[in-house]
Amino acid sequence: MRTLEHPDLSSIQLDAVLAALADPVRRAIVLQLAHGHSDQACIAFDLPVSKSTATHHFRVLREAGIIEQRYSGTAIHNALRRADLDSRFPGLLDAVIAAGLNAV
Amino acid sequence: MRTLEHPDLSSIQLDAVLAALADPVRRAIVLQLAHGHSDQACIAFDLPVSKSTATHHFRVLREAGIIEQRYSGTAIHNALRRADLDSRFPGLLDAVIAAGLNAV
DNA sequence: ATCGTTGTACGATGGTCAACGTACCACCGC
DNA sequence: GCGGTGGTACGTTGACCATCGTACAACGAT
Repeated sequence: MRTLEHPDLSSIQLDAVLAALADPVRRAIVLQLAHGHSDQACIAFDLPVSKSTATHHFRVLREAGIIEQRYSGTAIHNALRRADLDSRFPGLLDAVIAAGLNAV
Repeated sequence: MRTLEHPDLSSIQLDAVLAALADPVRRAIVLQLAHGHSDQACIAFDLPVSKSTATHHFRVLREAGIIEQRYSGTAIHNALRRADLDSRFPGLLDAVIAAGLNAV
């Protein structure tokens, strides 16, 4: 089974998290995840970029510790690491999601 | 009297705010401002960059709507736009400051 | 075994941006 | 006036990154 590398809780860096969230495409992914999209494959997200670019963004989010990705067949199950982020940077994710919902 | 342009409350963009906060030098500025540095001139901040680079970072923060800059003689009075940010993106600034304090 | 689905690797390209030095401007005090 | 201090403008450089197409790998279903 293929596995994907994730930073563990203690090595999630604020720098990486903020840099990841600074991109609108990645925020769109986070918003859709927060909105109940969590079982979908990457390809099911509504993103204005090509497949290879989407892969890149999912990877950045995963390596920043914002999402968890697990293979489920050929597809990938994506989930927000809400509890981890809330424990490490309390309020940050909620603030971004709330702000994003207003904006969109 | 020289004046500096600031976005008004309604035109503060999440995109710009997150992009501004993604840089460690700019987060250092925000942290020092949140820590009571608010009356100092730009040059009084403890930053690991040259004067011209510091100017650049202060400008990015101002244009993102994160700080307010007002001339006071030749020097500039810097202040966090805490109330504006809290009203537009509740919790965001606090989360970044709290996370930054842990990290530093 | 073969095909379609899903995602990745790779290389290229164009744009953005942080950093710097230098020259300069604006104001204050003397 | 004239120097000094605080900030800015400008041009440059190097790095990083978002984007893409194409080719490919892994898996499921038939």
